[in-house]
Amino acid sequence: MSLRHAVLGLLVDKPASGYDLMKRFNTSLANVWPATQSQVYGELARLDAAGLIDVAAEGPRGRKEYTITDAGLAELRRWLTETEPKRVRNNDAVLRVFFLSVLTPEQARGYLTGLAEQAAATHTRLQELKDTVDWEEDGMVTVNGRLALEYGLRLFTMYEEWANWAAKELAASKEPGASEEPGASNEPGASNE
Amino acid sequence: MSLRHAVLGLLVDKPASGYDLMKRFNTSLANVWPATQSQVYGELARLDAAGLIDVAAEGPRGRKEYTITDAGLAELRRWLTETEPKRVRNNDAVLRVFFLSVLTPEQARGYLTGLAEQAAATHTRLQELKDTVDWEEDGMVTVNGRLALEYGLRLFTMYEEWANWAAKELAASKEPGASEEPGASNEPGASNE
DNA sequence: TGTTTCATGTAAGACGTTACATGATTGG
DNA sequence: CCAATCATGTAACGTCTTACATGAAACA
Repeated sequence: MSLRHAVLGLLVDKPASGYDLMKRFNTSLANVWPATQSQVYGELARLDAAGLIDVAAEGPRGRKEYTITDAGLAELRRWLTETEPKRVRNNDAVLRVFFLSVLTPEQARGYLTGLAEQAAATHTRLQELKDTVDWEEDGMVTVNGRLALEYGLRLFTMYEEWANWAAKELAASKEPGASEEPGASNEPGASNE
Repeated sequence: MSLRHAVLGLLVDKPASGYDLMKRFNTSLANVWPATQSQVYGELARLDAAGLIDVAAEGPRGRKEYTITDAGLAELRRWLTETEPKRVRNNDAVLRVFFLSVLTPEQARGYLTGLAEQAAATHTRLQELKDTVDWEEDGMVTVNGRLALEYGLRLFTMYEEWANWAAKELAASKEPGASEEPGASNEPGASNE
């Protein structure tokens, strides 16, 4: 139930309408917890019913501005301190690696170098985001978002390096007479441990 | 629809029953695409109806052994070459980082060092797995699983380093007079670009 | 004979995605 | 006055989780 707590967390910063929250989900949180409009409005209704948020003001066009209640803040703290984050498991891109043998060697290598390119592109996008954002701005999301962004930068650096390494591994294992020692060239173990 | 293709992929190696597949989902694929029993049996029924797999043999206790059909193999290849892997987005652990300001500094740092410990533990588990598995064994999953496992090792190495870095950042930003330059100590930018 | 392992399935509910539906207000 | 933006909601569909239900075969 992370969406629930993402909404609560965004409301700590300042009151907001569903429409406002959508913008935040599409910018700051887009890379860690995207949400659709119907999800957000549904969750707001449920949080309101549960007493974790309140309608603080109503504006034009039926706009409802929500604030977090004391109970909501307590629930957010409970989530942060007493529940374990769910491990990220499902990874479509890495799943596919298991089955690359059904492709030709060229196709398989192409898949991995494609992943590397994508990772590089995403890294560039995040770097640009980092250079664009005004980090002096107020708001807890901005402050801690810096830490999250750094995670993204490191993740995609790693991702690109791994995909290129794996592509080389595939090439190496296809070469005649090179099948005994699959990976003496670019093993990262030495530097990691 | 990755589950569908994960099942197809596992059946390329050798024919298997739902029960056999469950074991593979709980071992080799557990870290990239876990599946529950009801998911697997449901998917097998659907794949059979779609003509992508066949019941090749029936055994004791109602055991049904499935093989992949030509159409199934074609579909697997189509998935690998013509569809884009879905980007991993939702990350509960990193989402929480955005909201750490609602905790005390000690709690926030505790959260991050906790993440680091977990990452280290997972890295150890994967390393043990790597040392345990017989990589000479047959089967495409075993061969390419090596590449996937390497991804895991690199991921959790990065994860641990990042969490420890973030914990230090938090501590640094809380120190009096150190608020102008948030992160001059351990920035990885220099080594990454 | 009793426990473990093998083996398959169904059902309810939570969650997420996509699409549809509606309309007020603002600004040019 | 027309287009863009603001603003909220519902419905259908698919997937995943959890729990339940059943029973045959192997083995000790």
